[in-house]
Amino acid sequence: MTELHSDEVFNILTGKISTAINRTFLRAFASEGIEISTEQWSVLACLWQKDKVTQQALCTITSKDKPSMTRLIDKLEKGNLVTRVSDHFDRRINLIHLTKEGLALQFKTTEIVKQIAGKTLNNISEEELNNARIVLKKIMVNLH
Amino acid sequence: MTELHSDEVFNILTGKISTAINRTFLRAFASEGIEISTEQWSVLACLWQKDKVTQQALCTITSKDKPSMTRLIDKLEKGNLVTRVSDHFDRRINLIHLTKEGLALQFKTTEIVKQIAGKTLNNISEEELNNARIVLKKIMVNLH
DNA sequence: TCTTAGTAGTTGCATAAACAACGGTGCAAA
DNA sequence: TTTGCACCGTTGTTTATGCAACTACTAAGA
Repeated sequence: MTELHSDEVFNILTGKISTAINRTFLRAFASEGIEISTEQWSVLACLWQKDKVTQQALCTITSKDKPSMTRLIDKLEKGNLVTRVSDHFDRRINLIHLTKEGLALQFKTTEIVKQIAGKTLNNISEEELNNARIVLKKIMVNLH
Repeated sequence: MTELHSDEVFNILTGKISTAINRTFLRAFASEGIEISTEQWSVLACLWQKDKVTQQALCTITSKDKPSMTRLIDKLEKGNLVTRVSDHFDRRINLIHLTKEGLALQFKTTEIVKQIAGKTLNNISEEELNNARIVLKKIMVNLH
């Protein structure tokens, strides 16, 4: 386990890679005057695919728990990017709606994300990437 | 970018994999009555390799910033796992020393970490893993 | 109908990270 | 010697995560 230390797999284990990516995104967004976190962006990305879904659905897609989602949506709502709309048929449910501002962010962030993804995956061939994809998929499954 | 959504690479980007691993470690430690976080463990792991180093050195190895390290060591010190020892020659410096308890944890956690690493990397061949390692290494370099 | 179980979302408490700003210390050049 | 810069570590503020406990509501079985 100590010999894992300089190991890139160890860097997944301890989250080094994802915190590094997170940092990169945060800085890029901030430098463009966009004041959302990576996590907030990942929730918005779900809504850009499919709007007006329950918080629970967002939890499932993003693998976050309910309290985390409640607070993320609090922040997004405070920033006027989404609104909570109570469902008429089941009053337990909030449907999360994108606002105009929330929708507009999609176009503003697309270029940034594309650019960072490009930089991050630079010098990595399709084959290598697909191989890594398979390994990561297996890891996710193994963690079930 | 939206098509990345069901992509395993996206799962690195949004940190899904590392939070899942983090959760697994936390639960495993807790179930054995070991009350440290994954981050605290990663600092201890550095000290098990080389004891009595500066906080700055620990920052560099773990890729964490100084405030994070200060607080991690606060927690570890509170749990009597390490002590801060002021350097006689340069009073700016704290050397972090493992305590008996901190050293003892190495043996207690070895088995757990080995087991989780095994479970996490199950069904993944050496070749696949090495391939993934290379990709992850490149990603780390690209994020420089 | 009433009770019980399950679901959706919120709140409280702990840990961790990023960034900025600060105090204390060492060192070297003016 | 003194000034200025660099370095080590700390504190403050914001954001996010995990777990547990809670409210509000729905649905299903006796």
